[in-house]
Amino acid sequence: MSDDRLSRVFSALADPTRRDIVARLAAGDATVGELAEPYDVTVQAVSKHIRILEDAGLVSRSRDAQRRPCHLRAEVFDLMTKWIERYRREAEDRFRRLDAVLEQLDEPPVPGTGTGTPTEEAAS
Amino acid sequence: MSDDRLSRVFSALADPTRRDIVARLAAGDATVGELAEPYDVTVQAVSKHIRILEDAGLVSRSRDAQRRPCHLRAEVFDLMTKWIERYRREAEDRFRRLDAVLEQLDEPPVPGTGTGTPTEEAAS
DNA sequence: GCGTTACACAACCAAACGGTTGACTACACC
DNA sequence: GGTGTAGTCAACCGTTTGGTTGTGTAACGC
Repeated sequence: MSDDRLSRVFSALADPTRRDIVARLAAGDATVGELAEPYDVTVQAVSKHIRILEDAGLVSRSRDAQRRPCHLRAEVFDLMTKWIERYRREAEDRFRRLDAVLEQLDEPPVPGTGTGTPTEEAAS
Repeated sequence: MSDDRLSRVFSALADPTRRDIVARLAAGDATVGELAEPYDVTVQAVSKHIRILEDAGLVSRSRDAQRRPCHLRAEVFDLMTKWIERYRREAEDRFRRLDAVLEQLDEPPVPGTGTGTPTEEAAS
């Protein structure tokens, strides 16, 4: 894993336990102990997971006596959504263009329309 | 990493080289050799990366003689977008509700309105 | 002050990851 | 059939990951 922001975010969400933690934090803030309760791993392991989410910028922790309430920072999702949408759109546009070309190829060239676009050129 | 679909997709995109490959495939199909060319790693390493993208359902490979052209399957992005949007929306809704509560707290209780919501109750 | 609670830090371990080299398969071209 | 090209498979290696246990520490309740 590289240490750039996007890599950290994707990598953080690649683990189902961490995705579950994010899902639960979306419903409301929670302490480390509360978050650890449903899983049959140690609190330390969950603490590590939270640290990774924190490093990725997905979670922030505050202080309340000896408790460390965790809070979801949903803004970071934008980073992913932007990346995903960019390439999805690009790929879909390309797909549409390809479709158009295939349609062009399907239609026999109409003589005398003066488009100057013979089939061979479209296929190149 | 678990082997469920979403984990595989996030995990596949956690690597910058693989994200780059996806970005390039968004611009058009390419062979393994073409994809490997810009990086200073072996073709085998890139072949492995493509395999991981394929396992995640992000890429499909066809056959053209001894070449194996790679094609981006942008549909899988939906899986991620849905997951992300769901919890983003949940978190934002919660944030809005919290905002409303804080506004309630800011406003001094108007006597005689009959709302029956003293400040202490809202703070509990 | 003393025990308890809620966590973090450090060291360790097995498994997975990203990379390598070397050998192999599949096809095209002469 | 022999050679070159495109790519995969297999074994290996160092590093990272997700987990453990054990210890340390800050704050509360008595």
